[in-house]
Amino acid sequence: MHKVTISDVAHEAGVSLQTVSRAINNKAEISPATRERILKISSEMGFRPSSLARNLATQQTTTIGIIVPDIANPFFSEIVRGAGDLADTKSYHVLLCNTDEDTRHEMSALESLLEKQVDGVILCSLRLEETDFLKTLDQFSAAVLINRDLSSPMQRVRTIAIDDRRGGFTAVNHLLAAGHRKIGFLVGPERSESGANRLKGYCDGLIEYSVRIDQDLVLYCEPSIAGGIHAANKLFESQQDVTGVLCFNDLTAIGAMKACSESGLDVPDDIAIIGFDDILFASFITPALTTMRIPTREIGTSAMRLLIDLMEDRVTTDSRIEFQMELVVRESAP
Amino acid sequence: MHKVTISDVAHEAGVSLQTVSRAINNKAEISPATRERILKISSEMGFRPSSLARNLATQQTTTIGIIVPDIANPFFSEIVRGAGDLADTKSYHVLLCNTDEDTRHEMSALESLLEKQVDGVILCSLRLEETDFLKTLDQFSAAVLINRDLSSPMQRVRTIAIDDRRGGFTAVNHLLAAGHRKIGFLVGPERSESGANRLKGYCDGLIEYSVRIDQDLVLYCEPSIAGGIHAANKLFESQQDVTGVLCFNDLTAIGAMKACSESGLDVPDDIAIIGFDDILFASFITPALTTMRIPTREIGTSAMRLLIDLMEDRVTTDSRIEFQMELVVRESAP
DNA sequence: CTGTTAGCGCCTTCAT
DNA sequence: ATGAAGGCGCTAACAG
Repeated sequence: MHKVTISDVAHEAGVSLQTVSRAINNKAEISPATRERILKISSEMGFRPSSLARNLATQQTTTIGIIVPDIANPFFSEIVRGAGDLADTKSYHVLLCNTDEDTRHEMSALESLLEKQVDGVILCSLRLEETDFLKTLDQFSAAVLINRDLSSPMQRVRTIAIDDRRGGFTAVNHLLAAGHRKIGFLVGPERSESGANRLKGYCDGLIEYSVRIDQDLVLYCEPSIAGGIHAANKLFESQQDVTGVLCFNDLTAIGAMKACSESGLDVPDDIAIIGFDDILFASFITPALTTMRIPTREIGTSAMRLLIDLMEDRVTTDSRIEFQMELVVRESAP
Repeated sequence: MHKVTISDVAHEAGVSLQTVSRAINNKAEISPATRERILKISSEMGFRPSSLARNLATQQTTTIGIIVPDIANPFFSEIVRGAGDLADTKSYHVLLCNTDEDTRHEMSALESLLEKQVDGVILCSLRLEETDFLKTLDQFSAAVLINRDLSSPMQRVRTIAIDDRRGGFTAVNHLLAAGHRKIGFLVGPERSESGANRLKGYCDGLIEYSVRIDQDLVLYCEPSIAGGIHAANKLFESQQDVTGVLCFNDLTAIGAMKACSESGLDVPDDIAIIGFDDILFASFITPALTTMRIPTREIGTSAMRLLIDLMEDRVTTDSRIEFQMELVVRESAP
């Protein structure tokens, strides 16, 4: 069974290639009668236009690349879902890449998306140094960064930011107001901009309460449950009078709570814990997790909307979009 | 800045198009010296071969389509992660589609993947009727179904199955052995084959214990937390002496537990609850969820491995692969 | 080992 | 409103 092409249809319909092309692309310069006839014939023949050929001719792929550290992390799967939903409604396709926060993976993902000639990319929590990815990024016709700012603006690149500094401030403030003074921070991966900015907010809060900033209370960690367990244990070993801990994300917070229970520490009586993200499960774990809610799905749809606007030259704004977090008080830090 | 093509490189190097093509594709018929020279020149010029053109010429895309109901569901995001990891190591790309279990979405996703000429597809928990998707499926050069059997074997299609019937049996057996006799089952979406098979296992178990099968104890539900809440409430309304509930997945189980707590029912003292999947969070919620573990990530990698074997004509087995579930006893059904 | 000649399947531009 | 020619960027098949 030979695949049916546009010329097969043309032959069958007794018209030229062109006319068929016009019919299937809803072009104006064609009589309704012949269009109907051709459409009928082509569907009878099971004709399916090849995107490949079309993309090569038009130099457009209607495909968006999305690069995330880990799709199994609910934070990113929500973003990808949001982005995917909007892509669907606009008839774009999504090419997904996981990087595990490995900068070499990030780089090779970028290059293969470039070769695939995607119309645009969405990059989540990129860890690459700016000098390392700028030249590559510049070759895309449009890009949106989530959780990552550029030192200087670029033509067709925009950022979806989260106000991490303020979020960090709000979180630590909640603990400070409750009387905590020795507050640890499992601040996430070293190269995370979110982590760095939340740390600034954390410092802002401490300063406001005239609490001395102690570097030993701040630990890097992997953004996973295992990472949380590990870092929390290290924290508790060296700092025995910590009464509150901020965690890079909810997974880390779950890990920290696990470390607490393994060390016989009660949450929240001995240690108060606050996460970031508010993943679906935050309210179902015990104690229910107090956390900074981030509107992940909305961020995903916004990113995709912004990207498509960029691609289609409809950029309404030249500034970055910034989302705010919202403190959700539950049991782990009442 | 005009994009540099293979002929630009050829011109610059003073060789033919072909020679450049050979160099970049590591073909044998070329002298090491000229290969090196061409490679050097092409990288200096920033040449990046166009996948589009290459794919059109070779009729291969090194791209796999994956269709899932919802990437934000941890069950599927784990599968996609597993599949993506293997795809990476084999230099394949992944095109992702969400369907929300909507059969029209499923169909349009299939068709657009066909137009994109992906080399293969992985279909998770497809809800389409077999008669509706068979003809389309047949047009792919390879496909792997997860959670879905075919009534008759197809050339280049394989199934990754989970032994749902046995899983359902094991689950209900755990409750029966603990003395429960009135056991509800929130059995998932109507068109779910997994649900249907688990139901069979549930019946097997009841029969073995000579317990009458009561249709009123079996309710369809959406595979989400909200779906679990809704269905559990309906169940509790009509059947007040239920002491155990099997739930389609862990999300549904979490919903059912929420319904319990809202109705003042204690889990597990008043009602024992068992889920399916063992998502990452099952052990962290309270009470910790007893559930049937499904090796999701492994299923993802197996699916991708099988698919690539199919595509590359290396099918070692012509039979379906079946995974077993494993009962993980925690607090919700001790 | 290297070059030439044909496509891959479609779209764009210009005629008619 | 329709058709013919040329090209998108690359690879396959054959020559030399």
